[in-house]
Order: sequence, then C-alpha cells, then structure tokens
Amino acid sequence: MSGGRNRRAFFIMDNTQVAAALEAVGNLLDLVGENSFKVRAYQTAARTIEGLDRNVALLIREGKLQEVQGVGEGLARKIEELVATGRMIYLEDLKKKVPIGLLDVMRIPFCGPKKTRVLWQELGIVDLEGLKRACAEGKVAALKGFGDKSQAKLVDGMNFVASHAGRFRLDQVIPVARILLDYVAHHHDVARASYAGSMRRWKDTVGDADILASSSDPEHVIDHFSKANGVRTVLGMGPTKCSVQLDSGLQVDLRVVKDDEYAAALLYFTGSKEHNVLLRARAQKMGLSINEYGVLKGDDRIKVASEEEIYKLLGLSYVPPEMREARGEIEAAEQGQLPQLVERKDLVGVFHVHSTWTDGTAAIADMAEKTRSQGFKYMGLSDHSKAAAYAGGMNEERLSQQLKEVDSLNSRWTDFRILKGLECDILPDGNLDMTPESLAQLDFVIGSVHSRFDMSEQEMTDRVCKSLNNKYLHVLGHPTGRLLLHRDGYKIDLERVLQEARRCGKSIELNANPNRLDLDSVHVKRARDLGIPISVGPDAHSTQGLEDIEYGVATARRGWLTAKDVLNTRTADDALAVLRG
DNA sequence: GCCGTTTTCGGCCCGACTGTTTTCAGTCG
Repeated sequence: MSGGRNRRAFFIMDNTQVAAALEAVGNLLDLVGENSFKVRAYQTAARTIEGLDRNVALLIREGKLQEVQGVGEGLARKIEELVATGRMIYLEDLKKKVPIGLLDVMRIPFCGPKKTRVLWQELGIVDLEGLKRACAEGKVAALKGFGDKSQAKLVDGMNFVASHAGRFRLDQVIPVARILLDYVAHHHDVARASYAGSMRRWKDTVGDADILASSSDPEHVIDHFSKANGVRTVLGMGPTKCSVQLDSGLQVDLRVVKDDEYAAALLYFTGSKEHNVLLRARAQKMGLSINEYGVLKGDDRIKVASEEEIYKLLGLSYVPPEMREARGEIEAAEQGQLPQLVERKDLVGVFHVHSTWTDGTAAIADMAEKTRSQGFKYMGLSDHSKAAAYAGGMNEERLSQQLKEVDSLNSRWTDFRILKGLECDILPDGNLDMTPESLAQLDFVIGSVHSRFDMSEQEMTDRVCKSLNNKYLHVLGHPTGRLLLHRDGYKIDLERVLQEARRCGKSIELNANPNRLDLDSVHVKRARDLGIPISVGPDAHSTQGLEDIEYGVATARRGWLTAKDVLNTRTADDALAVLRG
C-alpha cells in the first residue's frame, strides 16, 4: 500500500502539473488585466519549473525551491501549498472570478488576453461555444477594435482548434502512461504488459493511450487499474476492458487478455489499422487468419508467444512498431530489407541546444554537464541570433563573448566537448542574420525561419532555398515551423527544399522537441531516400529538454532511419566534416 | 511577482506586422 501512496505523491507533485497551475494563474491574471510583469513572472516560472530535471517536491524538502530562477517568496509559498495539499487557493479564487472557458478562447491563434477580455466584457462570451455563436451573428466584427478580418481569423482559429480537439502531444501522454504502465505491470496477477496503439508507434500526436496486459485474473487487474491515481472518471468498465479519463482529459484504455492471446492482441491493438489489414490479407493468402485473440489455421489455433513469431509465421521479419504504417514495410520485411533502425544508444552527441544567453533556462555549463551525463561526447550549442529579439537573440558582439565562455568551459573535460554554433535566423530575403565574419568563427550554423510565416509557398521556398546556398549554413532547422496542435507549418515546397539541400550538401534537422517533431516522419524518410544527413536535435531550452531526444529518435525510426543516416551518430570531428562537405 | 541592489523600489526583452485605426493596440515569435 505504501508503494501506492508514493506513486500518488509523485503524481500530484509532477513538475508538469505545478507548471500547468502556474501557467493557468498567469493566463487568468492576464485576463483580468493584471500587471503584465506579474503575469510574466508566473509564466516564466511555469516554464522554468517544467524544464527542471529535479522534482519540485524534492527541492521543497531540501529547502531549495527559492534557488530556482524566477521563484521568490510569493511563488514558493503557492507552490508549496499546491504540492502539500494538491490545491492552490489563489488559483481557485481566480477561477471563481474568471470563466474558465476563456482559457480555451485564449488558445485560439491571434486571440490574446486583451481581445479575449473584450469579448468577455462586451459580449458576455465565456467559452468557445459562445464565441462561435457571436461570430455567426456578426457581433464580433461590430466590436470596437475588431472587424470583418478579425472575425474571420477567429473563425479559422476555432476551426483549427476544433479539428485537433481531443488529441495530445506525445510529451503529454508518454510520462503519464509510463507511470500507469508501471502500476499495471507490477500488479501480482499481471504476466506481461505493454503500451499499444498509436503511442507505441510513437505517432506525433495521439487521441488516447492504450495499455495491454495479460493475466489469468483480468477482473482483479481491471479493478486495480480503475483505482489508479490521477483517474478522474471511469468511462467504462467490463470484464476485459476499462476506459478511464485522467485529470488532464486524456483517455487511457486498458485491455486485459489471457497470456496465450497476448501476442496477437498486442499486434492487433498496436496497429496501424492499415498495417493490420495488409497483414491479415497476407495471412489469408497463406491459409491463415489473424484476429485480436490469435492466429488460426482453419479451426486450429496456432500457438504464438510473441509478435516476432506471428511475423515469422507470415514469412516476414519483425516489423518494429514505429514502422507499422503501411508505407512499404511489409514488402521490405518480406524481402528481408527492413532497415536496422537507429537507437538512442547510437547517438554520440547532439546539436541544437540553448542556454541562458538567449531563451534557455539553464547556463551553458549546466546544459553541458547534463548532456555529458546522458553519455554524449559533445553538445552543439546554438543560441539565437539577433533577429530573434523575443528570445533575447545575440548580436555579433555577444556571440563573441559567449564563445569565450565556451572556450573556458571546454578546458574542463577531456572526454566531452561543446561545439560552437548558432541557431541563426533565415531573414525574409533568404540571407542569414549575422555577418559572415561572425559566422566564420563557428563550428556549425543551424538556419531557421522564425519570422514572416505568412509568405506564399513560392516566396518561402525561395527564401529557404537561397539560405541553403549560403556557405555558412550547415543545417536547416525545424524545416516547416509547425507547432503540433497549435499551429500549422508555413507553406513550403518541401520536395524542392530537400532537393536543394541535397544539391548543396546540407543537413536537415529532425527537431526532437515534442511540440514540433519537425520534419515529420514521411519527409524524414524522403530525406533519407535522397541521402541527406539528418541531425536529430533536442532544441533543448532546459536541462529537462535534453531528454526530448527520445521523441526525435522515435520519429527518426518512423522515418526508417538507420544509424548511418543520422548526422549525430558520428563523432564530433566526423560530424563536422560532413557539415563542411 | 522577481530581482538586484544604488537595502526599498524601479525596472522587468523587443521589433515586425496586422487590422484597425487616422496614430496605435494587440499579437506573435
């Protein structure tokens, strides 16, 4: 029982949840028109805490909470209250004053706190439903400060939000699912347990989380699961299946089967549906049939202990879950041509790391130590250039100062190295945001688009292609600019960009930040087919952010990448040699 | 609300763009 208590404690004190509460306070304060610096204090603290690699509860116990940058007396008191009691009275009072549905309204692109406030106070709008109605009646366009275009933008924004409703990013799902899987797997009646569904395939966003377990006593296991910590509602519960909704709104489904059904069930529930359809068609041709309970030959059940055995029965080599998308993996498996997918342990170093010199929350030294502790041999530091003013981008002078710090840090280690880099803005005209002299002193340059997202496809593609011809640019960063569930990428002809990258001998980034996962796996595979080296980079803004690399590795695997396709499986010298062509 | 001191309160990241205005507020990155 004490194990359960610990788990509960851990669940409540999760840094993500503390951050979410602070973020909510910040947004609600923004809506009531509080001092914007106070608002920012909550928001930056939320961001910092989310990025900590130590648990807040632990920091409290050690009396070190106020050592966290941006957490003073006031915030510390509120955080301690939240961790100790699971509640923050200040937040609950705010929620009484401000309709909570307005936070959804504020998530619409181009609808910030000021506009939301006007909608609320002038039209009495308290949620998305009300806003939808007011737009339909033309009431929003008539408001002072709004107009036809503003109203149309809001409608577009609402449609975007609605089309992604009920979906979650991997980082919103995996950490929670890990705890739940652990909880289920350690039940004494459970023989085997695993993730299933799109989460097991590491799809970039998922609708729900699926867990499969085998047991001789399913009802016991299901009862245990329904009582897991963090469960808000039990949506459905039967003898073999239980669906629950967590406090975050995420739905988690548990299926429990007999152990001799486990392999077929795991295959079935992992999907994708399209992959399974192909498998079943293949089975049929071989006189077999596959369903979620097993493999049948006529009326006889064939004993299968693992997914591997099922693939073998079908004359296929084992297809890793990340590849099960009906993108040619069956044919490849038939011919024994499946790639040996890259793994986390193949990575030797990482490119694309930020620090407090711009918009990161940790010092270069801390980021480096963390990177080193993860077993990497080098860290490609790449803070922002000056055009990224919102991020505190560096001009040439500050960059030079930063490089001096890197030099002095590098004398610390013999087995580790910080590479000097920059995430340099690709300006609207396709030029880079720093002088050639400044760029020339760097080991590598990532070029990224951070402005003028509204260009036509032709203009944006020209812009990026021009930058690829710049000899100082080595890696194209987050090539589409998408933010998952928040914003589509800018319009760009990726095929032309990839062709140009190949022609210029440039590398493409697979940005591992779970908000981005940019490029997506389809284009990652295309880049690989073109022979373009791919840098799997964490785009880390905190020490915690360095762990996002696993999302990138998963996406790389979804894009069929082997170790040799990935730039940072090479030693620092070899990787830099590739970048220099 | 935090921070850094000039120990008691003032400053806190900013430039571009958009749609609305008729000189600018709001949003974004």
